[in-house]
Amino acid sequence: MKTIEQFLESKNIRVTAMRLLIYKFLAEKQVAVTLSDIENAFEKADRTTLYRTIKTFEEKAIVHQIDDGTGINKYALCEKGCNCEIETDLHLHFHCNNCNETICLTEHKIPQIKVPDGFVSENVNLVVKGVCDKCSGQ
Amino acid sequence: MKTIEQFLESKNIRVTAMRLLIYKFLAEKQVAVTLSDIENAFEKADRTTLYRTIKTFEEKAIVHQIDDGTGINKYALCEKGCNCEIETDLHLHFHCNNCNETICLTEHKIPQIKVPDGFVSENVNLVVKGVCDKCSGQ
DNA sequence: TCAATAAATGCACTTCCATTGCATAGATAT
DNA sequence: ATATCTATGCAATGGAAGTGCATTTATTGA
Ligand SMILES: [Mn+2]
Ligand SMILES: [Mn+2]
Ligand SMILES: [Zn+2]
Ligand SMILES: [Zn+2]
Repeated sequence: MKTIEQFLESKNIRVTAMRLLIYKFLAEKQVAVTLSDIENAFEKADRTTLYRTIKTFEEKAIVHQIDDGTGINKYALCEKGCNCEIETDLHLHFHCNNCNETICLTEHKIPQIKVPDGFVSENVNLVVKGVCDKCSGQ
Repeated sequence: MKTIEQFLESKNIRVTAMRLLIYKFLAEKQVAVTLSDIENAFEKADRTTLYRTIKTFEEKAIVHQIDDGTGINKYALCEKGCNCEIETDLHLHFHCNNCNETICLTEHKIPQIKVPDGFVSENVNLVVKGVCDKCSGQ
């Protein structure tokens, strides 16, 4: 059982107060968050710092970015065993049209998608939209 | 064989010079276009008019919007038999990382995606990224 | 320990695209 | 013809992403 400090070090980034806080914030959340969400959670910190922290996390495959079609980038922690470093992880994402939250369905992998001859598939973004379990009333 | 005028009328929108021009522009294109693309093609027209024309087309299910992950909305004409009015049409989109073009793969329908209990799937956005047929050298 | 070096943070500013309010021009209907 | 509705144009706004540079903080190694 690694501490967060050890984990960050294993990813070759320095441990700072801000990074620990943001990591913990993401770990507590069950949903993908926007930069604004983080901003609201840490009003004393500068937006740029939060932005660059997230970008650093993304580079080091600590978080992955999610484009859920709302036009605003969201981020979620990579799961253990996630191979974002190598390729986009192939789990799908669910966006709730009611509560506007986006969650990783890490257990649900994206099926193999066929493309026409001549096309080369490198990665796939799949977002399912609808009503989440909380909003559908079970 | 309907004329474009008749087609627009059948969608309950007025036929104007601008709308005819934009419709023809979209019809000629084999790829999804951005608002800027349209702007460049019609420099004399105001950006807002082009914007609202596209939005009107979208409401009337003449075009569909495509989020290909570039952060810029793209649009393409709906095919005959496309049922965008009822639900998002389930064909997939391909974005070329080389030439940056996005095309509708209308023949390639999105497979049924399973979601966990309690979740209700209403529609699905699926974008495959990679190298297109032109760029891969067949 | 202390100076040199590198990295992280904060502030200001920019860019890009989407969107809206309001005034005017144009088309339709009675 | 006049009233009414729609489309267009112009100006402005807002949100989010991204960058340059100065300053603070951490790390290195002499
Ligand atoms: Mn995810
Ligand atoms: Mn399409
Ligand atoms: Zn919900
Ligand atoms: Zn290409």
